[in-house]
Amino acid sequence: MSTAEETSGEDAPWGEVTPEAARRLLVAAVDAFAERGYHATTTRDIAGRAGMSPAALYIHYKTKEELLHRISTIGHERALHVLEAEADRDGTAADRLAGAVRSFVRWHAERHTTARVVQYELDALGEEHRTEIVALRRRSDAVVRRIIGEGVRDGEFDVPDVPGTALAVLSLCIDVARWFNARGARTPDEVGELYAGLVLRMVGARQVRK
Amino acid sequence: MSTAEETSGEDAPWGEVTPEAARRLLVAAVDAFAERGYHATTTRDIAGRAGMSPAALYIHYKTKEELLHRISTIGHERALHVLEAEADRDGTAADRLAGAVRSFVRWHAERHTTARVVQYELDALGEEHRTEIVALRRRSDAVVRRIIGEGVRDGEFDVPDVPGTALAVLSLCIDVARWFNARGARTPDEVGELYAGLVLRMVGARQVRK
DNA sequence: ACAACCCCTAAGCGCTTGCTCAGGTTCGGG
DNA sequence: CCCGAACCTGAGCAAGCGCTTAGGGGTTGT
Repeated sequence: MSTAEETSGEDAPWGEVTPEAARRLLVAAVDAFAERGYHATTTRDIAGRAGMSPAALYIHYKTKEELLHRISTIGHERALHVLEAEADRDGTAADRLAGAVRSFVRWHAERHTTARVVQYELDALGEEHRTEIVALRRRSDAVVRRIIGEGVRDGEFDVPDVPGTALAVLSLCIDVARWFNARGARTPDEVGELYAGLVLRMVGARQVRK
Repeated sequence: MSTAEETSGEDAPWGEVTPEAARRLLVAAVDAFAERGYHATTTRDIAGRAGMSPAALYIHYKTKEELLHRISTIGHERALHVLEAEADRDGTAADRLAGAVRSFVRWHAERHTTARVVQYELDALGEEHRTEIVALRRRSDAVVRRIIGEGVRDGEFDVPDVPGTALAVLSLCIDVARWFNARGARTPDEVGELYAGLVLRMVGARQVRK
């Protein structure tokens, strides 16, 4: 009933992965993919980290690529959920943009192992799976663009190029997964706060007071 | 005397790679690494793109990793040179910061094939080669931090967290290599211009007029 | 007690990988 | 006309890859 999850560097947002053995494999794969990259990771390595033999992997997943697909889908859905939750709150556009950036960045910093796989191993997916994931990404882009657009409409923001700025904001947030280091000087909260402030400046937001 | 370089998607900043056959191999490797990633690229693929047999690669390079190292070193040096050139100009800190971002971003967009390899295949390098490259990166970071610091000192910028903002600026520029597409809507010049403006806002620069 | 079930492993198949090596071709200088 | 250096190829080796197959052991319901 109780199994220590000592192999993983993160806590578990993988509760939905139901056979416990399948979850152990998936967590092991996230760690391995994040460390070495998808192509440099062997199925033997994944199975080894999960404390199983190489063959055990193929009882729960059809191929190595299916593992990546599962990770990528769940990861993108989580990240998108974080974004949308903040976007749908009440408040000024500045509040919502700051909240979205803060949460999205914090997610990428806290879950930087997962995020690295999710954001940088996209090309390793097969054709169909990749287009599926790209669709999820477009939704993230739409969320950010919507908030900025509303801010401009309400006169809160001054943005000459809304799609371009939305792209830059998202790019800035996503790249956190690349450089963030858990043993570094900044906590996820600090980075989120810093970035929220920077983004408000990028959109020319007037200082907002409650 | 005249050999069409039909295999490469870019023009050639690789003039310094001296035996012509070695250059052809290097250019082929850049294309292949950028398309599929280092680990997913085979030595046969590289040699094939350069119009040679697999064995020919090992006359000019000791290993596949040495190829990546050469690409990474030259690429980083070029990018750093672009940054430093703009940083050392005369003018206000805002002028220099905008110029640096504009050029650096343009470089990453125009040479996005090279830049992708240079920025995202770092972990594939061996221990020694990687630390060598990391040193080059720290210099890029120092350049940006210096400009921002001077702007703050001169009262041009309003930046609460100079190292953090420098990190964000560099991160923003580098990530261009990931998403930029030559067949996309924006030209490298447009992206550079857009980003220069965004960065000036991030540092709270007052509008500067000539 | 025992069959049915799930979960796992040992062994290994067929293929591709990075890389090697003996030998062939081309070409300028004597 | 020949020599030697520079450059390249065909063939292939040892190792490692993703994945398969046959079968074993523990738990469960009856």
